[in-house]
Amino acid sequence: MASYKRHIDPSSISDLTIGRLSVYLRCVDRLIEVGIETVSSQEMAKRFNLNSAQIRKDLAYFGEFGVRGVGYSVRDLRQYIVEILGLDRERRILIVGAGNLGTALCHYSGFSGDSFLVVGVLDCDPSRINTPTPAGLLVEDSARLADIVDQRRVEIGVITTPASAAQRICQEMADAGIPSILNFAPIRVKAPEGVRVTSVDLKVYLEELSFHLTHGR
Amino acid sequence: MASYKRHIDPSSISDLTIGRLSVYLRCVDRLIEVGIETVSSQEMAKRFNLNSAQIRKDLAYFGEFGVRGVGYSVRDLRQYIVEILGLDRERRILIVGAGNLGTALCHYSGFSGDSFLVVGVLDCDPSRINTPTPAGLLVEDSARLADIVDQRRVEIGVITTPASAAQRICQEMADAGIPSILNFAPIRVKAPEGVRVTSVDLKVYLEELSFHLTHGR
DNA sequence: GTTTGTGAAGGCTTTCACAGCC
DNA sequence: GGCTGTGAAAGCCTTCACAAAC
Repeated sequence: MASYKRHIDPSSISDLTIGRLSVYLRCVDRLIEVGIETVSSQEMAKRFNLNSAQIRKDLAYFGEFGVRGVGYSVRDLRQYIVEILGLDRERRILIVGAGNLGTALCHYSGFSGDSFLVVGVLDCDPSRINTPTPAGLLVEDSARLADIVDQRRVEIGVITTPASAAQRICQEMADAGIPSILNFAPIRVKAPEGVRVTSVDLKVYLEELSFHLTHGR
Repeated sequence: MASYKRHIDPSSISDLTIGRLSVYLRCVDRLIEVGIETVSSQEMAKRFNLNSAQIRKDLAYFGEFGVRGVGYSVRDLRQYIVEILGLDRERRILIVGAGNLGTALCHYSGFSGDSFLVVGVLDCDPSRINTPTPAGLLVEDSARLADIVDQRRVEIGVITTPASAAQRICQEMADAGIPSILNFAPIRVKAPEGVRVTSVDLKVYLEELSFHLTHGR
């Protein structure tokens, strides 16, 4: 198995492409489960409701992974995507905000699987500090944020606080040296230059569905 | 306050615009909190890290809400967006999959606020059925899905099962007459014609951050 | 025969920039 | 003076369609 193009300009690749690589990884995992060893872009598209040209184009940004007339080796493809996304090493996550969503994410398989590990859950509410989350991780005081980030080598900060605290926590995370933040608070936060923030507002999806329910289809 | 354009072709409006209306609603709520009564697109853009032309264009699809030389009335704008998104009535939600994420969403404020109400949480695991979720809703048997959808007039189905069950539950929801589905399972599901499915894979966001951590910025 | 990788075309979205209005 | 609403331009993304490879 050849290696993928290692010297990509990441800014030349759209986040839409990156997001789809994640989706392809899920698809490939499914194919491995059912024992398929080789797959064409067309078959993958049909099976998972995707577009075959898009699959080929997305993959081709990173190398020539397929064999013309044949398709892609499922196992190799998985390995390429894992390397491209940087999932071949562990990323340490710190969650701030020990409410429903925060504690759920601690144990959500996606957040504590092969490539990601939740190394702490913080809150500023004294009634929550030192209480265990369902899987036994103790909630710690968010005043210790900078310390913990440093000691536990946190690379990804997750904000699950109320909207009112989110901007402050974002700033504290940035100041502590966290380079990547995933924000679930329903507010647009600004981060300093060089810190990447992705916001996910779950209510947006409900409200989108509500729009379509209201206006017919 | 005049009414908004009521006879929009919803298919002419992009989901990106709809998603941003949700975001604008959050922003407007913040402005109301801090007592601001009138806002220009420019001020809103600066405050919340948005683009002023885009705000104007998004809103203009639905009517002329602003006053030239002045800006938008914050309170009126809120009401317009609420009506456009159909948030002036209650939408009843059924969650299937009583794991970490499913039980967290029951009590997540976004999912049980003014416009949305979780009316049931189902699972097929006997050890979970009849146990209470943190806020006291009893988990029910997913075999009763069709009944419950009908009796409780469910409009939105939320899938928080493992990937392996998601496609089956999606089909059962569609068969039971649910018109809108929000899928959190890490798998692409297909729904029958006429049923809208939005998929949210939380791991995609982590993997996107991992890509950027790996390839620098 | 089949399927990839890819330039070109088409379509969609954002941004610009200004006429029109306050 | 200021700001909205909006055509036009620019930019971005997806899809098409086919030469190259097997």
